[in-house]
Amino acid sequence: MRTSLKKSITLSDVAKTAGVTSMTVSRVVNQNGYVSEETREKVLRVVKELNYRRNGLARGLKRQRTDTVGLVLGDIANPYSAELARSIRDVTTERGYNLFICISEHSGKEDVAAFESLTDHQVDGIIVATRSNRMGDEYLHEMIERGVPVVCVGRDFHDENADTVTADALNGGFQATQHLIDLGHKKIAFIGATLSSGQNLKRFQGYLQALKANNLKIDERLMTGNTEANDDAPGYSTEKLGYEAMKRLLALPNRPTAVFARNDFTAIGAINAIKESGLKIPSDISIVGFDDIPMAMHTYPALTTVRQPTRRQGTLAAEFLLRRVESKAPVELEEKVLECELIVRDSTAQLKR
Amino acid sequence: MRTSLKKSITLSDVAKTAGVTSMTVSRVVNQNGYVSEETREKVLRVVKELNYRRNGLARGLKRQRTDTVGLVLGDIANPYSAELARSIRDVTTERGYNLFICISEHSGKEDVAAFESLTDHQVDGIIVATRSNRMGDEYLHEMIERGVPVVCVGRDFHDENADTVTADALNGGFQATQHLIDLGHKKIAFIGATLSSGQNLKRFQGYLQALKANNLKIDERLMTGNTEANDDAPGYSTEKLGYEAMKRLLALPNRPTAVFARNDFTAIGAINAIKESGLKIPSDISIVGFDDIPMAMHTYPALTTVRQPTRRQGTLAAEFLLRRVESKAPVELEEKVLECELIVRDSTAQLKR
DNA sequence: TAATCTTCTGTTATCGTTCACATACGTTTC
DNA sequence: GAAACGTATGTGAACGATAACAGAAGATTA
Repeated sequence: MRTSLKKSITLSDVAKTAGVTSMTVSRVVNQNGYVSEETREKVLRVVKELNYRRNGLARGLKRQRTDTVGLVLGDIANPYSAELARSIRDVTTERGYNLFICISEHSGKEDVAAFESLTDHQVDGIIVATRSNRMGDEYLHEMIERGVPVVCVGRDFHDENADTVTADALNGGFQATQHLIDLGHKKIAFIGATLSSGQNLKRFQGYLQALKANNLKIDERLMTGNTEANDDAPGYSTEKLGYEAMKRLLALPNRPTAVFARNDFTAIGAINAIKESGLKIPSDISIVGFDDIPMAMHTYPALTTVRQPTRRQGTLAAEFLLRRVESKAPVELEEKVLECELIVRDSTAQLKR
Repeated sequence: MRTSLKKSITLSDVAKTAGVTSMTVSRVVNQNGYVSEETREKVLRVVKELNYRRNGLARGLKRQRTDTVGLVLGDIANPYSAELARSIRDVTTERGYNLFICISEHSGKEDVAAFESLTDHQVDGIIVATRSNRMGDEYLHEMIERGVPVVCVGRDFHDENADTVTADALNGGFQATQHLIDLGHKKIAFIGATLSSGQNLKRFQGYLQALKANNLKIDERLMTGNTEANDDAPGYSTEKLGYEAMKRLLALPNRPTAVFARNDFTAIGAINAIKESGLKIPSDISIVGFDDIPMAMHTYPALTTVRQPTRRQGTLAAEFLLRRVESKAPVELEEKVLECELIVRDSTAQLKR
């Protein structure tokens, strides 16, 4: 038996059955305005009996708000995305908003599709955590121009009416490299350099700056770049990249004594390559990752890495967004950059001399 | 300068400016009905000029459908969820539907909240991929009763009006264990037994059945259970569980020669414990995982595991859902069980004698 | 030539809810 | 005892879009 084609119960269905007007039922359901205890009970009984559910479309249309915000994620498989989504949801839930997530993993076209489907549904605001790209960014500016509250997270973007929250990846990269330098390392490789802009580039720049600040030689052979794997590849897929890059680095006549990998997945791949070669971590080679994914503390040896304050990024972004959503007046621009933290575990050690 | 409080442009704003009625504009925007080329161009010009966007709420309200489906995910950090979401999205996108994702990671209460926010917004149907639980299931039945098309994926649930798609985890567990038995192993441990029902239990049951079918002794000391970590913990967190369980198994006077882990994360944890103990994989100990997460092929040694056809589950679920959404007539129940596939890599080998 | 069809546009009502206002009665206050 | 207030309900319009129908002009057919 199929029930799907039942017409749905409306406020006035309930009203009719309860012998009141729909306005009264509305008041009961939304718990505002005056309703006598007697009427309230009667209405609630009928609501239950008919299994009434309010129609959010009609409600949203009339109220001109939906109490819903959207989140657009690139790379849903990344633990970073997962934690970001969770932390955002915690805030939105607490403040009485629903959170709808859309994925856009490949192209600006998908970004636009996600933005459109969310604005179509009149979400009250949107948090954007995709990789930045021309087409998506253009549409973002348009949306903002149209008045949609927008906050960007962990992503390059600038608009005088959109807040941003990012981690200081440059300084994070600097810290990681400085840590290796402090341990006496001089031949420090970088795995996963990328030509495109964005957060990954910043990590690499931090590495370069640290080398320069310490007057170390910058050796291009020690920097493995982004060749076949494109930059949009999901995080975990870079493990293979790390494995292969490390193989190449180990084959160098003058192999590095330390490695800084663009992210933990890459680092894990590198660790596997090192183990396979018979070298020991950290006594023969030190390695540092980036992101502090949950697995980082469980690798063997436990991975030294740079933690970006993901949860804080999420909660801040959500708060910035809701501030815009709820404000009647113009809102001042927020562009928050959060500090990264070096987490020293067992994969790095003093250089043997 | 803040633009958010601009009132938004409606159909009739466009109509007024273009000197036609809103009906004509609607026809242009939706590309249906007759409109002269001249009028169409004029309207499109005004649409662009005013930056008009249609209001999906009003549209959905009138049309009684939103061309949107919802997906409720438990454990967003799990690669399985990511791939499921992607495959579902591929289908919905191609068929002209938007996909909104909600997360419900902890409780039945969160399930219900997710269901409510989706039905509130009048999605045309919902795909459910959370862990089953009493409260959530009850509400699901209610929703289905109310006529909301529902499909469940990878999850225990039965309702004569909701399709289900699952992988045959029992047979998967059986295959994994049989593989180890075929390699000559007799002392086969299981890591991550769980008392609660669900897919994880099935894997364990498959293990037990394979032992029985081969007349092997069932040794409870070789089955590490679900003690501190609760069953709702996200997938990756079980790596620690695997590490600790393996430590315990290695300390047994008569240690196992093979291990079947409830999932790949657990297996990776176990691998780390084994390596740490100085034993070699697979020559000293064979290990099999479950899920074939992307990282499984990158571990060292590459992990033998059981692959569930995640992508197929997603596309089937989406197709089943849209079939229900688009059908005017009653729909026959589908309860699809897909076969798992054993992926033999390098972490399993013939028992040394 | 009349009847029919095709093309184009407009009119009206409606989707389900809530806002703003109106009404009515009882209670307080000075 | 009249003005003011609190409580309880109802009325009508509106949110922005579209389905259904209607009308008018030109093209085609019988």
